[in-house]
Amino acid sequence: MKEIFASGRGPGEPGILPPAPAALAAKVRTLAPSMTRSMQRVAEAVADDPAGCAALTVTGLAELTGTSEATVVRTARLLGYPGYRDLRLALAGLAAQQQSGRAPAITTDIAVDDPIADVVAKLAYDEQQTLADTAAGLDTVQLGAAVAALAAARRTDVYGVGASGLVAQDLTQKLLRIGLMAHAHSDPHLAVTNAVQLRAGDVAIAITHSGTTGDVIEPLRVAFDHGATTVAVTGRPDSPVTQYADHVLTTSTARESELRPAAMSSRTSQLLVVDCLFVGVAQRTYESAAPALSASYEALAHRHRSVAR
Amino acid sequence: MKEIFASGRGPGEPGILPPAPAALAAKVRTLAPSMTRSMQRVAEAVADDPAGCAALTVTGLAELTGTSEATVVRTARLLGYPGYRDLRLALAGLAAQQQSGRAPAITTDIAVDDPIADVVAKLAYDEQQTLADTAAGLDTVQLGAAVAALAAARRTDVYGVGASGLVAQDLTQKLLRIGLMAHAHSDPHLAVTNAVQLRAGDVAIAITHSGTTGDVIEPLRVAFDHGATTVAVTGRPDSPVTQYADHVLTTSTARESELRPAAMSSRTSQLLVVDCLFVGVAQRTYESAAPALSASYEALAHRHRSVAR
DNA sequence: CACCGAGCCGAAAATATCTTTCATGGTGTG
DNA sequence: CACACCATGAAAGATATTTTCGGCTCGGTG
Repeated sequence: MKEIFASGRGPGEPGILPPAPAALAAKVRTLAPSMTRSMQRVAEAVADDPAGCAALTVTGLAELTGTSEATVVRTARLLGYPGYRDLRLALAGLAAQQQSGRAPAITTDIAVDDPIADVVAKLAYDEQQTLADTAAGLDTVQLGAAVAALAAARRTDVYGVGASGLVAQDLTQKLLRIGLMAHAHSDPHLAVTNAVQLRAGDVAIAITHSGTTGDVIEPLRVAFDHGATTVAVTGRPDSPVTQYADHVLTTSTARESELRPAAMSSRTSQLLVVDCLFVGVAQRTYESAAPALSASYEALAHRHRSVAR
Repeated sequence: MKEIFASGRGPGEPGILPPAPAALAAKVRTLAPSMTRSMQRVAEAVADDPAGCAALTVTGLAELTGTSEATVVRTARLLGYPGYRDLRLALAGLAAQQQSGRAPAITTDIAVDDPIADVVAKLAYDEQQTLADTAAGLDTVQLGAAVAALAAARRTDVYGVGASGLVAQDLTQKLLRIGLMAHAHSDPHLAVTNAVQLRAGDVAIAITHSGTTGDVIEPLRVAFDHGATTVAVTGRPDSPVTQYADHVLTTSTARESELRPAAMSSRTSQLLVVDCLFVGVAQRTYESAAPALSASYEALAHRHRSVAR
């Protein structure tokens, strides 16, 4: 009797996932919201001090976090490992990695009185971190499946509102460039209206960081019900949107702050995922994609003035 | 017989030596002569394939080497660990280390037949590189000036078409969130029409990677002529658009390829610049920005379904 | 050539560690 | 206020690791 979330058709974790190598901190952040209090304590301890925790036995870690062995094991499971033993191994690996590599995980937040140069450095660093986390946490099996579906799709609809709407448009622009039929919808009504047209073989993609945006879930559900292949790009792999997603692509969740709204790093993460989708599709349809790309490039040439130089 | 040269100094524990971190292969060689035959077999296996052995239990490793558990433990002891458990942990660390060390071999371009995992790694790496380049090349004086102008502006117009249009919208969305009057124009005609309305104290921002996009240059010129403060975000600081820009913010230009259009990395770069602008402005207008941010957050709350957990 | 001791070696017992089960208590809901 | 649900930890159960112990080989010696 497993106690992992039931989820009828939801992909959740695909059959055999290789336990996360180093994306642990990111995974903790991604999964933390879906954890119970005690499990969060354990996860936090683990993310805080991998090296320290790697030295502890289940009992030790349970005591340290003021919980029980059972909870520790449960947390390890949630993080994707078969048991605590394996989590511990991964922890050791992580510790060694950040020991050898540059470990200056400067987590300083952006302050109101930071000089502008610091703002630039911190933002760049944070976004780099987000990219690394996203890449590490991205399930290539799911990604591959999504790419295959896209490459074969008769038509693709992408849903996203707010900041995610821009990402949706970005993906659409790219897909159009390589000759695919893609459309981005930010109007919920039109999105649903169009979703009804989808059928098996078509693809619908929902982009939402929280995974709870009704305006985006609704059209995906409709598409799902009509038999389209559905993909969710979200930071919360256990959120409602994944109910209707055949493939879930998880974006990373960075800590946010007052001066750094969540939208900022989630957008970076989403764009990376979208780029991966695009390149993946471009690879698979290279024969037609390559000429389409250069054609669109040519078409724009005359809208550029000649450069001074 | 303690180790002679390895880990000689450092803040090592006195007396008891801290288990070798990574110099395991060397240690094996050093100690091999003093080992018995079966122990040598174990040591060899361990040095040969740390990752593989880390996945094995005592029994597993014993079987693999055709020896017994006791021998495995004895070998671990000889190598300086309290027992096999700790050797295994070190092994996992070692594996992770040489795993990550192998990573920077991704300088190559994305090929048509790259496996999807490589695509992810390469894209992430490239975008990280782009961010670093952008941050390094960004002129903080120009940035500061642009921020000051934005913070004081009565109204801000942002121009961008194509991929840059999304960046323009991104900036606009953010500025609106902190209570500034901002508008993104991707329609060249409307952009010019609106640019006429600008006057001293207002700000106009043009976003174009090539710096030669007529549809974006034109409205900036109009704004410039009407006395607005103008900013250009471009990858070509010598391009036509800068003629009409009071402040030029340079984005980085990464190499592109068939499968990775220029739009991809220029977008990353532009977004970082835009984020810097936003945070800078938010800092300067903190008094009004902070409440505006939380207000916009509140306003959206009801559009999200409650999360599962 | 037979005997003897030293120490390598592995089977199995003993222990530590990890995993599972199950009863309990808290929490939110009708 | 009763109810169902679920998080939680204690303890039983299963594995993995460590230790013990006796057989065995090998080299030397009478």
